[in-house]
Amino acid sequence: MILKYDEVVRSGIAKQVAENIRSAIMDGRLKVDERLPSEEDLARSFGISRPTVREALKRLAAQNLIHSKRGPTGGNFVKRPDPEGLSKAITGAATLLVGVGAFDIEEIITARRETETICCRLAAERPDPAYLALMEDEIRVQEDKSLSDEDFCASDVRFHRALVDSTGNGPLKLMMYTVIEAFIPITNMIVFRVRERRRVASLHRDILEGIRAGDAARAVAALGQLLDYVSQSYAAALQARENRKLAGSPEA
Amino acid sequence: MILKYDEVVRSGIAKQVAENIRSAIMDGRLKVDERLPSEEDLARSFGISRPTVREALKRLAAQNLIHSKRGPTGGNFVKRPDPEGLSKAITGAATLLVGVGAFDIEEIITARRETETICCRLAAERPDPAYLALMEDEIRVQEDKSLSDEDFCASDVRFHRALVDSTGNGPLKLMMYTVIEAFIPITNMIVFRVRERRRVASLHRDILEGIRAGDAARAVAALGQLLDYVSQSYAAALQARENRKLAGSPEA
DNA sequence: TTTTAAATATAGGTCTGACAAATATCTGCG
DNA sequence: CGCAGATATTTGTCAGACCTATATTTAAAA
Repeated sequence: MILKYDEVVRSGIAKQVAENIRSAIMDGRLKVDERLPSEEDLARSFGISRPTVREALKRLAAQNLIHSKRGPTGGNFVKRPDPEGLSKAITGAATLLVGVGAFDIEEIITARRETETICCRLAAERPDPAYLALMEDEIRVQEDKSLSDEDFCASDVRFHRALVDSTGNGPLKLMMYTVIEAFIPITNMIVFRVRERRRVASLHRDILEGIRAGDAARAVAALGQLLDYVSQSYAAALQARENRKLAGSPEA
Repeated sequence: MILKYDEVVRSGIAKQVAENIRSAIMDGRLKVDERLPSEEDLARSFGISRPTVREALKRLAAQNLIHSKRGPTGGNFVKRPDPEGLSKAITGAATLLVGVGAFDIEEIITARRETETICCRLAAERPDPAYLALMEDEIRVQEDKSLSDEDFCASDVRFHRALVDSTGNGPLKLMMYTVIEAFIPITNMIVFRVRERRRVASLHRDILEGIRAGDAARAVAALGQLLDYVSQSYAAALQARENRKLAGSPEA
């Protein structure tokens, strides 16, 4: 008997059942791809109703821990953890955090500077033609003057994603998804109005060529310039807003 | 009417409702702390049953997007996103990934080296007495010879967490939780058998004193030595296993 | 004999309707 | 005026039923 019913207080049963199963997965009592007992069996063995069991299972499904399949060979199965799904989840949550103003923009820029510097260095150590080509493609996209602001930002994100991927370091990539999917868009959102695309694209090219040449210092320097420019743009945007405020209510 | 019923195909209704509400939260149509319609109202307006609505809501609750309260003033409320909850979620998922062997240990050590180096540098720029004291405490704990292996590892994690927190950079802290809660434990798990505690504690002290003195180079150097040591210990552990294998089946 | 099509059994997906439990608010009595 | 109890609202749980997808088995047809 893998799952046990541990004397539950009379509130949040579904939550507790979910936690019970979750811990079974986490400490390996339930292995990847293993099938859980059917919902009815679970209900019986926990002494609760099937809808309640289902609520618990849905919680786990929402956390990407299990997935379900119908039919005779169906059931609820322990899902193989995948970095892709995790990064999606992180992205969404981090985006919300950013959206609610949990972080200062300057703070975000600092984090970008430090972490992307790492990526440049690692990428330059062992340049991978495949990712170099990806970055090249995006730079070309960014040089297209007819591009919408939205598409330009999207290409910017893809460029930096390629940069991160080219490090070939799985754990680092996992961490960097937050930067790529949440922090880069927010910095773009704020500064893209005042930003000169040619400048950005040209700095992207400097980064690329630095990496291609195995010249980490050059890539890092270009990245530094890029983020300096972003930071200045942000300061300028703040200043402009301040000026509008002063001009808007001088006679008050 | 905030939530609309968008012509749904006949499968995965709960999932789609969850996605509908989720997007309403993500793009701000539902604000933080705002109350959702009662479950019955939701069921009516989506044209589905209440249990199905509840499954959807549970999915969202599992993602920390909403929380519920009973009673007349109760209901389901949009939850304020908190870094704490997010880091918990990341931690769990990353731990699973590590557990399933998704990452190479050397890769993890590299990621630790690069990212924790950042933390040392930022921490040394503006040393914060509060966090210095925390690190000092943990080093003292680690010098206690009667400590269990488990407690030593736990203290190790707390030391590195204090190091990260002392950078004062919110976005960076968010990213580093993965390292702290998932990567550090796994590296510890693998090498703690061959590891000399005195050596580790002493390197921790070097890091601390480097930061205290505002001497980033010294802290970074000590961190490097620490991770070199971890890496060597890992190699030694691998070698030992290899030897056992050879000794175990020589006549085969 | 092989292939195809229909029946069947299994397990998740959804619905209806009900009661339990928590809790803010209202009501009436001291 | 203050407090205890009734009340209403909303989530939490339950029971049992039916629908739907799908693998397997069985039977018919080529």
